Amino acid sequence: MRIRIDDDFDLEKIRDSGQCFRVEPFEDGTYRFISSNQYLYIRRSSPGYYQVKCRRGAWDKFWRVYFDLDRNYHIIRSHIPASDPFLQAAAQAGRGIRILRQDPWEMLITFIISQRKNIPAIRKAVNQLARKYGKPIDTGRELIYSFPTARDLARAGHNGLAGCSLGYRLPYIECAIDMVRSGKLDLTRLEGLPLDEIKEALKTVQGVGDKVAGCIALFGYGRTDAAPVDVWISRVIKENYGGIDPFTAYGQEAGIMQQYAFYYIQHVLRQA
DNA sequence: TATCAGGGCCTAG
DNA sequence: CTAGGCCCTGAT
Repeated sequence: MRIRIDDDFDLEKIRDSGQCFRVEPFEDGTYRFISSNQYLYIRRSSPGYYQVKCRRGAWDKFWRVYFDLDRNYHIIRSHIPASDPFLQAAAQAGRGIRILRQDPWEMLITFIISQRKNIPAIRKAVNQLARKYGKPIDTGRELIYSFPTARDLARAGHNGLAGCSLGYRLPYIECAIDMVRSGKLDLTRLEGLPLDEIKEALKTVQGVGDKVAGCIALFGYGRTDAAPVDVWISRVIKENYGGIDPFTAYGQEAGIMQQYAFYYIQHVLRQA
């Protein structure tokens, strides 16, 4: 199926932006995405046009939401004031990134794993979990695995999980599984709550601090008013903004600005 | 082959 | 509030 996307949209940058860790690029420019029990093969065919393959109806119902396509990032970028040259440059570099609306449970586990790991290491651990304990999905092109549910991971047991390179995060993951299975943490109920309440609820899980909770809010609940501060962003705040966080001033766009900044540091400034 | 830091969090002082 | 430890991996 051929579809048109008018707004900023860059598959490579999305894959490299560090919000998703299971996207697979292929030689011919196709990218394969997995989320919940859905899959998507997508390739740019000409400027603004994409060839997509997914389940019937899933593009409109699922993937448009996933890629946040009802929001105009072009306009958001154009509103960055000249008084903020750093973010102007960052947004220029990161043009094409979108904030992905992913599954909260998957984000919870993924971002617990992410701490003190680099992106390749996160990819490896998350994919290993999926391969071992997710459910197989036949896309017609290949066999892929859904991200394991809390129940799937409970079935894996302590010994199963111990073989997944989780290191000191293992008890954190086990805590998350227990809390979700017992109902002490109801991820569905958090949908639509104020950001502070979402984060507070998430932080009742061992191993979830402010940064990880912010990432889950942003990438799992689409709360773009969340702008999680990691070591890199923290350095930018110190070195480029005199220690004063510039992101919160962007309100509902704070998280988008944070993503531009993060991409910019990782892919542009780091080379220089 | 060895060494080090990596998209944090927890706990102790 | 600050410092160290934590388990494992990828990068030098």
